[in-house]
Amino acid sequence: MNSRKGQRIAMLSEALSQHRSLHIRQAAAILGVSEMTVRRDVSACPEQFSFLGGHILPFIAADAESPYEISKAADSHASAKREVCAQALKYIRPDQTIFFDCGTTLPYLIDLLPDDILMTAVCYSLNVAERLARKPNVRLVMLGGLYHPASASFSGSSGLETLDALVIDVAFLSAAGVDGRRGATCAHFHEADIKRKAMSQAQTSVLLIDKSKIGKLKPAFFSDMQSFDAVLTEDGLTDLSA
Amino acid sequence: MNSRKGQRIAMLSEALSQHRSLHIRQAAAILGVSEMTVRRDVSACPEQFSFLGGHILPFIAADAESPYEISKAADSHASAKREVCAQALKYIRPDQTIFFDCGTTLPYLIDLLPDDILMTAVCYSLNVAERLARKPNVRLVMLGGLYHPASASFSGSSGLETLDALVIDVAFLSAAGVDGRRGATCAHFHEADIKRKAMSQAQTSVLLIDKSKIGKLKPAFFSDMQSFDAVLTEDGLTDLSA
DNA sequence: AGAGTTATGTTCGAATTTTAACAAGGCAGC
DNA sequence: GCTGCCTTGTTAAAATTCGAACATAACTCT
Repeated sequence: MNSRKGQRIAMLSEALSQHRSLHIRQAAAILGVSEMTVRRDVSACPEQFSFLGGHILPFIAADAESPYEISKAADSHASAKREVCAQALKYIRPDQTIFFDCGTTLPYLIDLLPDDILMTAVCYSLNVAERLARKPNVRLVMLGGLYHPASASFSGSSGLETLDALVIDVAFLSAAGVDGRRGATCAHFHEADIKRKAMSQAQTSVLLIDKSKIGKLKPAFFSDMQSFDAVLTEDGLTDLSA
Repeated sequence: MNSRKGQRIAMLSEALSQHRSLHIRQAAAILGVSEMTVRRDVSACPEQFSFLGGHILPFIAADAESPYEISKAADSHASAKREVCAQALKYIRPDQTIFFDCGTTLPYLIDLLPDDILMTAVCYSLNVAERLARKPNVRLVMLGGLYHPASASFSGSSGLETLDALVIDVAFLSAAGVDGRRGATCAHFHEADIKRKAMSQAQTSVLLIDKSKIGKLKPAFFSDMQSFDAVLTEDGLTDLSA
């Protein structure tokens, strides 16, 4: 593969992490090449992109966490995720500052919280924020930035700087892949930045995963397994430190 | 709406919760109607589905409406606000950076935008962000911070600093009170901070109000009337500079 | 430099999607 | 039953996308 071609595909990936779809015409304009070249680029990586009537869509892996797939993923792992979150409840005490990671797992935890729970919540995902905003006694701090539809989350230096000024009692993390040797990984690098910073600011870091994540590897590494104070799965406390 | 039509739309929702997309032909076969009818059904609920080259895509399932949304539904000035926003459309050109204020007016403007509009949107309100996030070609920048339920908005220095780094083409502002002599005011001081900074970064500042706001005064002042490049009400362009 | 290979652009026709217009069918109210 | 209104189906034309074929440009290797 050409290096130019590689660059273009990377640019496409980047653009598609910010948009749910991109028309070939726009892509051609952005990349400064002809539409035909865009077609060829996209066709060259069917595992990354798909065509739909002149629009380029990011390909969603079966287990990827994307707005499109949330309902399906929720169906298959919903009960597991609820069990995991039920265990997480005992790490929370009144009036603490809690960090909520993005993904499809954490919303279950929020739903399990008492409606009038008192806490300061920190998050960087739109759908997590919406849920937290409904709790009347939650003081919500949101890390803003550039929006990424794939995870409904935000990225940017302002969010990282906001974290610098926060003392977090408990950070609840999620991961798209967990491996005993290689550690915890996620799909996007901007998520990894936030996760790392949140863990460094937290007294206690708790990883919440369903077992389908074990043994998987995703591109963005964010922590080795030893750094978590607890790793919860639907089977309870788990030790994956190889 | 027909009851048959309602059933078909429900069946479409069901089918699309398990697949990322559905071709019109398949949908027609499943529903036992013609492709044209499927087209008409889908076009009838643009907030639930979208077309992409012969395929039907689901939108993210919208969760229950937040308290703030509910109050919006009971908004007595809805039609006036829609009219104001219809006029605001002509200030927008493709590929610009647009600032959206918080409040109950701006959501109408977003609903009036074409689904595939290309822009960079800047906002600091949860319900505005939620709406903007559904537009596939909008690059969304969110100013985070501490959440204020009264206006579903965020406050904090990180948002103001993010604005420092932005060049805004058009800023659409709202106000809770507008007075020819005293200028534009709003209910909360943190909103005023953001509004002022957004206006200072914007090439063009447009104030969107319904006439019920005229003559009212609220605690937080944010701009005199001369500083707006346009003031739109349901009666059109208005000059309130006393 | 020259030949061979690969990458990119252009063009064109086939296939597909979109849209509008009109016809047919169903249903409520009189 | 008839009328008027709404829904659905059919058709045809317009616009768009797809994919192949060929031409040109760029790059690699000797």
